[in-house]
Amino acid sequence: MASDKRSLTLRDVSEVSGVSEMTVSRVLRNRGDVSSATREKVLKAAKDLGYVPNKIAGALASQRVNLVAVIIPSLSNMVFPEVLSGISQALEETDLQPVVGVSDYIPEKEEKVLYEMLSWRPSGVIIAGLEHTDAARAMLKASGIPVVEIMDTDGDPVDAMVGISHRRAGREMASAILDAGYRKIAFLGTKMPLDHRARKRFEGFTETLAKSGVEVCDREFYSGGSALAKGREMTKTVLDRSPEIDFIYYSNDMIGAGGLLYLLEQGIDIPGQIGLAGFNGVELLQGLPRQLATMDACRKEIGTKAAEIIAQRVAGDDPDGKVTLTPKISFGDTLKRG
Amino acid sequence: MASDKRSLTLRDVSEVSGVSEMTVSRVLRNRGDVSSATREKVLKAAKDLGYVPNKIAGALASQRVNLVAVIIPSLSNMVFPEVLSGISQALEETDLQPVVGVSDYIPEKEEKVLYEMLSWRPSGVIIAGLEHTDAARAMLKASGIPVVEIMDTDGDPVDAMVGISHRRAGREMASAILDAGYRKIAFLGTKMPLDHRARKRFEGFTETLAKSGVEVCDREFYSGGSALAKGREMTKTVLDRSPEIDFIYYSNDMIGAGGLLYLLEQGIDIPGQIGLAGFNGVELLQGLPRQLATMDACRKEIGTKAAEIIAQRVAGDDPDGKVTLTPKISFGDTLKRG
DNA sequence: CTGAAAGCGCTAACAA
DNA sequence: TTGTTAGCGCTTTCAG
Repeated sequence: MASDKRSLTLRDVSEVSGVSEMTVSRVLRNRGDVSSATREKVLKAAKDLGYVPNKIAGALASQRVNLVAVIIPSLSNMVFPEVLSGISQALEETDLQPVVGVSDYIPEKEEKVLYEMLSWRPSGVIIAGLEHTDAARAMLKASGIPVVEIMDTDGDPVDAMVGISHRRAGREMASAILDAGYRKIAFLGTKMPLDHRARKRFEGFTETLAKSGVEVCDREFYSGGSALAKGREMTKTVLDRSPEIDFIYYSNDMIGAGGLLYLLEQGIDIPGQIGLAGFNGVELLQGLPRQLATMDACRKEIGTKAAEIIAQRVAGDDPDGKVTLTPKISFGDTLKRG
Repeated sequence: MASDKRSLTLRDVSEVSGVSEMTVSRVLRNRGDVSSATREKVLKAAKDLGYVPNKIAGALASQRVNLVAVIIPSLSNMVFPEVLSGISQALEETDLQPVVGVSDYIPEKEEKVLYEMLSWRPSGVIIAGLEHTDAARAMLKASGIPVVEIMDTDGDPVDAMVGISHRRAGREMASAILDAGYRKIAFLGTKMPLDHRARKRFEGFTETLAKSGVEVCDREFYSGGSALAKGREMTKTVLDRSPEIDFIYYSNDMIGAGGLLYLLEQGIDIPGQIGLAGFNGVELLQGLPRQLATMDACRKEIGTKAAEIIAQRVAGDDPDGKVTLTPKISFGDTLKRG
């Protein structure tokens, strides 16, 4: 009854069942032909003992690891868990399993996490963004395994990429806003050096405004804290400072939702007096009093597609490695139609 | 330049640096004394080659894996990423690393995920809840590694546990509500067979109400979908059905927030006409127009404490294995003070 | 301070 | 259908 410190091995199962280790291994992996008589014996012995295979030994021997490294900036952003669920779902049809690492938007940490994960010799890597340290890129290239960079397609991938063009997303939102007649436009977002995708949206956004001779008339940035509360605060700050504003473009839906709640409380006419738009298309918006205009980031689909590419490559296929999805604006009821 | 399919080994580094594999291994792990001359040589060779150690081989040889398996029901619940961040933070001071598995609130899936993770021979397990399949319990017991069950302390752990008493949380909220004079009390929550902690809160809640001769006068359950939108819908449903209601206890803050937004739109006096309370103390609440009464689930602290217990046990210590945290009600402004 | 030998627990490849 | 033989790439142990 006293539990040995050492865990059970194939040998234990072999001895109890009176079958060779090799055959036990076959049974446990459903490989090769085994008579159902021995199969029963082995299965019973394994179950009785409570044997759990040692994948470390198995992986070393077979040179195969059914793990896919997934590296994302954050888990608290809502966006990434959804990408993950797309990945998990797609991988469930294979024998691959996702393993998640978090970089906290810090390039050096990303590099470190990547190094750790590669040292477990996964079958593939899915990593958020196209911007990485030189060392990280080098590791990805040298790894010899399929790599899919996700979320963003404005740039050159190490290998494959699946995402949307954030620059284009910014441009399209700018066009829609201009078409609706807004001209005094403010931008509220995250501190951008951290977030390349928000930066690209902003760049696309200002670029299109500039073509119509419009400039962002105020802006405000935050980092950390409750996004909803920050959206509220920043909206107040900006409106106090620049009362002429007739539109606010938020870099994500959460701060947009905070702003929306604030403006509704103030009794401001939306989208007449002030229009609003966010980004991501988060589910949360469905519970708000008004539907915030936004653009879907195609999170789940990105996850699914990326996982499929990895699975196909692992299986020896060579699928199209550059996939750009094209989300449409949803106008909700905070952005007039042009 | 053509990358070999095979990845680099210690042997490659050994050959390039002209130092034995053993010494290379020592340098790369900072183990034992190595002259700084050879250390330099080795480090340079490893870097030039872009060598990434093979942890699979290392783990097999050393019988040591610096991974801690963390099994939680969901990533989209907000609550769990926060627990995770507590775990990561605490483990950062050690050489242990968390690896996350998700059970989707399904016992059989939990069992499967546990099995997969145990087959990688982690140094410890942190798992949400005290309810598991018999097989899962057996595996945990047989694993011979430290196991911490988290979130809930109403029950018997396999090994260690860190959490709060949800029954008590339900009782305390019931007392506060009764003290404030509310009597027509409704309960809105998740379909409970899935969620033992919500169930326990509900049980504690009704138990305390019963002692004062009060019964829940209406209830409504949901599963899936946007919690905020569900909270809104369910609140409407319940109020249409039972207009006499003077208090609604929500099983989580997100649906509570949805209900709050709905009631505010309806121009209902809160907390005069109707009082509200949720559970979890999520950050999101800070951005709402009114502060929802709630109770902190101590998420981060639970994560930290659980990780510390694992770390100490791995280090050979024997820390206190049962930790019950005691959250306090925050009344916000949706619950009158008794 | 450095190296050589012997496995860790499993699976590929081959033999019976 | 089953068994045998060699490692997988690293670390432990012991010898120099």
